[in-house]
Amino acid sequence: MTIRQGLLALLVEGDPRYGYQLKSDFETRTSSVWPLNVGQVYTTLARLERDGLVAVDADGSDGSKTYRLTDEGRGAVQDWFAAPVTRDTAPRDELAMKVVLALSAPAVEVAEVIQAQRSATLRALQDYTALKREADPATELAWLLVLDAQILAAEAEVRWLDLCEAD
Amino acid sequence: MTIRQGLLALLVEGDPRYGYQLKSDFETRTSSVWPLNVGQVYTTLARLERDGLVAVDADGSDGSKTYRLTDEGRGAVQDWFAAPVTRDTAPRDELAMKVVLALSAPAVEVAEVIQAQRSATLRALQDYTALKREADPATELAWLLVLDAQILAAEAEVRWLDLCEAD
DNA sequence: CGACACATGTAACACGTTACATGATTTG
DNA sequence: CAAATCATGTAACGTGTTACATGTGTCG
Repeated sequence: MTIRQGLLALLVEGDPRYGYQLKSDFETRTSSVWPLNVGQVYTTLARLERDGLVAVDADGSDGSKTYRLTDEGRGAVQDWFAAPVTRDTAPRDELAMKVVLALSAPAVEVAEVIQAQRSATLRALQDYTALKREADPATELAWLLVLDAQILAAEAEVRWLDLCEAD
Repeated sequence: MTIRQGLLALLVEGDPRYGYQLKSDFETRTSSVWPLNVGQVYTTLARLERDGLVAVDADGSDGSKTYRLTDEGRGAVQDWFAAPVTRDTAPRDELAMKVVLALSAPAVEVAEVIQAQRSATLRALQDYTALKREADPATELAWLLVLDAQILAAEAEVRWLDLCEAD
């Protein structure tokens, strides 16, 4: 996912917003999993405007502006949501590449790489489960889902590491 | 994982190689999961040289060159292999972000997003398992591991989608 | 000869990221 | 008044990616 798509997804809700508001919204929605430098919002918005996906309304005498989706932008959001995330789209699996490269690198102990990774992943797993216990199911649905995604991914990772070690 | 790190990992094997060879090796090792434009190899190698991690030896009268690791480069590889992949390092979970954003976007049917994703993931899962059946366990260990990683990740994804739908 | 693999590169552009600069408004 | 928050941006740099240009060697 790009910042681009994230901002478009926020803007599809309708009401035009300031760049600054988009920044806070972004972090709220993604449960602060994706910290964002405000500057990035503005550069990204500028690129979106350049590409005709958002339009800007000069708002006040103070130089504040509001951004809204164009029709084309609306289409882009729909397209993005309609298209599933595929392995082609997604970045390559960093861990898999790493282990596979370690396999053929003589100066590297694969077993150590795997062990270090397992420790780190298990620790992360504990952190996530702790966070999940503390979370409020009523108000923080999104946050819980994000946590679940991380947990399931981490579990799959551990299982894969086991497989690797078996060879 | 970056191309940078991939190339360094290849070079740690010892023998200096041409940029062109590194390209083929890279694809071989990663089981062609990561297709690479040759040009990228050269730009990346130039950056690595700039940073003092690789050194170049002019090789022939024809302009061919070989690249080898410097001591600093060797250190960088060791560091990379020693450091586990963390959620901070890794790119954000695209699917999770997407679904979470869809949850609060009125113009978007979350159920449809989830369903489209599940279909795509299940299809990918079938493809991977088919590939796994066809693979030769004796000669293609790396390829099998890559496949397993994809399979486990895909399974985790489906499980997560189930969780999402339950809410 | 023509196609293909080998071999090296550049130019242009995209996005992500950090650091920096600037000012208005609100609030303790 | 001072500090925090709101608000907008630019500059500089890093990597990834595609397309293009160029030339040698080999094999059918």
